[in-house]
Amino acid sequence: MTETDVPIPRMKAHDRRELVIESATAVFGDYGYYGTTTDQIARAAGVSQPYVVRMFGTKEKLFVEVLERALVLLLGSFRRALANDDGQPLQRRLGLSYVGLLEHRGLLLSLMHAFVLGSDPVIGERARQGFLQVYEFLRTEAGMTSTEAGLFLAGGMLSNTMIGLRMTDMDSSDPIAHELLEACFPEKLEVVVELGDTYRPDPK
Amino acid sequence: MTETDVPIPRMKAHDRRELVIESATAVFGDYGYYGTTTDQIARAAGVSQPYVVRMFGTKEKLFVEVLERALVLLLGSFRRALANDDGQPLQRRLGLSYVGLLEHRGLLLSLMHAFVLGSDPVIGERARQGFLQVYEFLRTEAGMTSTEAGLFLAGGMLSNTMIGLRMTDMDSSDPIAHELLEACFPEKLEVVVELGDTYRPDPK
DNA sequence: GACATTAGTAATCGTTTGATAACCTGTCAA
DNA sequence: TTGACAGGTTATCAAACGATTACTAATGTC
Repeated sequence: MTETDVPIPRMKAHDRRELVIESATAVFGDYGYYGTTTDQIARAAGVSQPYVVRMFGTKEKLFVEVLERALVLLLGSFRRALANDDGQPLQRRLGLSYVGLLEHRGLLLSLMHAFVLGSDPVIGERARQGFLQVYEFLRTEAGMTSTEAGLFLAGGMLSNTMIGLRMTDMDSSDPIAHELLEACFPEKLEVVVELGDTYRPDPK
Repeated sequence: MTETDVPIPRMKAHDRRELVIESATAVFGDYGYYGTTTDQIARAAGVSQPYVVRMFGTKEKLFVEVLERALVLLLGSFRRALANDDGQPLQRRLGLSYVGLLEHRGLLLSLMHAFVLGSDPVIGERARQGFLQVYEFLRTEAGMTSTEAGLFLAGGMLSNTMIGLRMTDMDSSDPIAHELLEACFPEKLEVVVELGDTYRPDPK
């Protein structure tokens, strides 16, 4: 009966909020906006479901927050890669910067989910705006032509699709899948597969 | 009180089934697997909700059916474009064939939704398989190199993203958006915008 | 014209889900 | 020491959703 009353850990609201947004990003990345429940997010963050809802008002506001943070991180990462000129061509620097974002679990996938929800009045509007922001970065800040930017974005969308499909799971077993992945991630496949492994453990 | 009892129209089961699959494709394309309700599909097809469910067993089975039909139509369209050599380069023929699929409302978007649901044991598995099928077509039947196939698929995924974002809605108002769309659909923008108009009326 | 089959609907049910309300409890300043 | 605020929780709810059951009305056939 010696109730060793271990003190319940408490975080500052700001830190907890960050943690919830990160957890939400991961879960939204797996199941999308509609497929994710606030309870899943709460359990991933180690808090109660009502707390998650109250923290952001609604599930939709939380998703928009996730979307906005993802765009900030993406553009920040690109700007750093742009400034940090190590002699390699720009396309490659940005490309590596992009796959580096896989470390933020669910970030690129949450973006991708948002990108196919254009008919939603709130999420769709923000997603369009975000995509245009990225395009404008490539055109003005990175100095790409519209064709170059288009090719770069196309590669990004294909990457997202491969990640979304969990195609890296088939990399070792299926030779066709392996070849496809080689074509999708020229010179960076090892990185992607390794980072992709982080994605494994997530029981619904 | 002369009840002009107009006979309620009835369809053959097969035709009704096709109609429901088409309606489901459209709605799934807008809201994704989780975001779509069987009742939305039922109303779109003009039948009752229980009928939709009983026809396919479960919502998941209906989605898989939609996914499989989409892949059949996609590959069929590609094969026709491949066989029908009008002198234009293959990439362009396949590209036009691809945007032609926009006439099937929701088809490409349902595929896209499936492609980003790779963590789902049923849908994900079928989606991976389907994507590989397309890649294999490009490599073996269409005779592309892995690099060519990768570039082609990348363009396709970018197209899907533009459609999913409803970026064509901003085409006329935002000059940046217009430039982006020009870069995404070289020489086929008019077609896309026109077909995109079909996508307008869909109150939730 | 009976009658079986086919093409549906109406009613309803158990869960799940996002959200609300009410309460609890460390922490810290005065 | 007290009291107030910050950081949570438990209990609960109404609505929405997928699914099941039982029923009904057209259609084709002998």
